[in-house]
Amino acid sequence: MKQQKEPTLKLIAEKLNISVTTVSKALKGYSDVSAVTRQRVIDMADQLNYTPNSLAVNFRTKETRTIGIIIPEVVHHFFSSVINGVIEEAERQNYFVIILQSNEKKEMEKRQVELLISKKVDGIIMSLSNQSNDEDYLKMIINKKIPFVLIDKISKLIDCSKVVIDDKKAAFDAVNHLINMGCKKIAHIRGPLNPQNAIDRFLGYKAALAHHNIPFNPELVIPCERVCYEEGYEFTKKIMTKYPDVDGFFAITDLVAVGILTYLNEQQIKVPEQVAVIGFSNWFMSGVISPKLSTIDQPGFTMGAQAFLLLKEEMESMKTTGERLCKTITLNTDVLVRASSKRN
Amino acid sequence: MKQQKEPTLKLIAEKLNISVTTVSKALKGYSDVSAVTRQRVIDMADQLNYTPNSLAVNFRTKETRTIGIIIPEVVHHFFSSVINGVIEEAERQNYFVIILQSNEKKEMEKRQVELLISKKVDGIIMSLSNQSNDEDYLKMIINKKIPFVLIDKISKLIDCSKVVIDDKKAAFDAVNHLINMGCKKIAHIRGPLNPQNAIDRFLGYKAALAHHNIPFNPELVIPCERVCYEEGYEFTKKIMTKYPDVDGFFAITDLVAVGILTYLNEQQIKVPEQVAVIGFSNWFMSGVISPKLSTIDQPGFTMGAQAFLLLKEEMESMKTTGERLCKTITLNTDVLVRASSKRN
DNA sequence: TTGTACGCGTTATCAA
DNA sequence: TTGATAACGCGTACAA
Repeated sequence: MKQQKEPTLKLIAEKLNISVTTVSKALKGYSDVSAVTRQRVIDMADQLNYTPNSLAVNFRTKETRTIGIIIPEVVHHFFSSVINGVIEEAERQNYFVIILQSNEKKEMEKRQVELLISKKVDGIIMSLSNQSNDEDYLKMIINKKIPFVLIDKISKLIDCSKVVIDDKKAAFDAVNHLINMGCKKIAHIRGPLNPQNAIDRFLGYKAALAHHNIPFNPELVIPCERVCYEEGYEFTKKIMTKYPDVDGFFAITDLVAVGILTYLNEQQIKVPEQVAVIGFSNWFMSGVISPKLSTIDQPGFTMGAQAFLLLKEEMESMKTTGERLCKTITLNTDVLVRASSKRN
Repeated sequence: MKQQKEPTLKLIAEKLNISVTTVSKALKGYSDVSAVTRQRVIDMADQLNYTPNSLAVNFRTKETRTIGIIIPEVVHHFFSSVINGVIEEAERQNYFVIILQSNEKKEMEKRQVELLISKKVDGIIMSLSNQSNDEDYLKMIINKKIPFVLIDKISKLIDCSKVVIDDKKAAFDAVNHLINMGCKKIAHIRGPLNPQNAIDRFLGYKAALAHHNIPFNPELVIPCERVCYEEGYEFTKKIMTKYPDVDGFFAITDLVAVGILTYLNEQQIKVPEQVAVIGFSNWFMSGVISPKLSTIDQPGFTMGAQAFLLLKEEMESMKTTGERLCKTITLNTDVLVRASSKRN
């Protein structure tokens, strides 16, 4: 059983004894085709089960209806939520989404950007690796006039549209909450030194301390390298050993905060009575562990959806004016108070 | 600053005063081009920073170097691991991956299949929704001779290559373990009634009971609909209320098992002393909650990677022989014994 | 060893 | 209102 070959405009034209041009126009609803002809064409197309050859369309129009997204890693609650948001919105607008990972490595990220460019995607959404700033390959996207949106992990040095949260404010809110709960000596297990969001969260932490006239002690801040569960555990051990009177922890992300909780639980240190803990991002698991983890609700899905919509705007803008919008959307975050930080 | 247009074979040919054909051949390493000419072409291509227009290549070759994957949902530890595996292997072989979700809905799934077909992807990987069996759109993939691999959530009624685990055996092992730990009355919070893997796990549960001459009580088995945390909690409540002497739980997946643990913890029912619990899939969180959850290690990443490799084989096969391989790869699973089921 | 010429399916231009 | 024709960039059978 050989596969019958796909019907084409030409086939329809031959069957109806009219020109390919007319068929094309009829199917695309051009006005300069008689109603009768149009109907005949449409009927025949139906009958033959015609669908346009998207390869040919792509070739002609130079558009692929495909966008690319590059993120550090898929298996990560926040990023998979972002992907979900992007896909869902893209789907609604008939775009496909190609997903690539940087694994937090610059070289990878570079390669992925080049791949997407060579694939001629209609636009690119990116969340930067921990090492990236104003890399050449990012500038290349700009120079090549490819619609571009940075999301969450951005660089201030790249001029393009962005979707972010106010990390500094969110961190401030988190630490402020701990202080309001009575914490006097709060440690911060922060992210790596380079990424903007880790910096901003750290600044938020400091600002909250300052706001309440609590002295800042750099020894109470330890940066993660891998931002993992194990680091949360280890750094807490380190801090609590040296400063047993620490009574609050603010973690760069929930995963780390769970490591903190694990250590505290093991040491039978009461949470939240003796030590209160708050994380960041609202990973799924933080709502099902015990004690339930207080955290910052970071709207991954919405960020993804907004990123696509903004990218779409960029596409329009580039097509019409040739210029970028360079719009930044800042989404709201809330403190989710749960058991790990609630003191009556 | 207008965007300079991309260099083409034609441009190179003009610059060198030779034909497009020769340029094409030279760049593709054909033997019938003199070494000198080849070098000149390559140099010029370098100089102009030539890259083939992938849209034109796709159009000519009828290949896109893109595959599609349809899964129930991205934000799900197992599936995101699968995606990771697929992407990583695809990446290595220079393929792109388009990801679509069915949200467990048949109509969605159908639409996504149609989209991928119209996009002319080189192959499709799918994990079926809970409602799907031998749907028409799946048969369409077969009929259209599109390379196809089903993964994890498969249908026995569709004749194609598959990557699976032995769900029945894995479930048997899990329940067998509980029995070996001394459980006499084991409940099973199972998956929905349709999907094959839920059926198989249920059969494994029954088989293990039978193996130890433990009577099967259908009242101790409750099927989930949404397979969520809340159902784990509620169904455990229901079962423990009616049968307080139940001393073991086997859950369709870790998410549900965490719901079970939450209820038991709340009721101060000791785990694992009074009730032992085992889940399925080894979600990340099961290693960080307390007590740590015993589970079945389901190798999502490997399944994804294998699925891509198998799809690649299918592509080769279809190209050469025109026939499908219809190979099934069954991956091993292990029981991960952790605190929730460990008795001395 | 090199080049001519055509085709892939669609769309755009221009003439009829 | 319709159609002839060219064009997109590349690949390839065939001729030179």
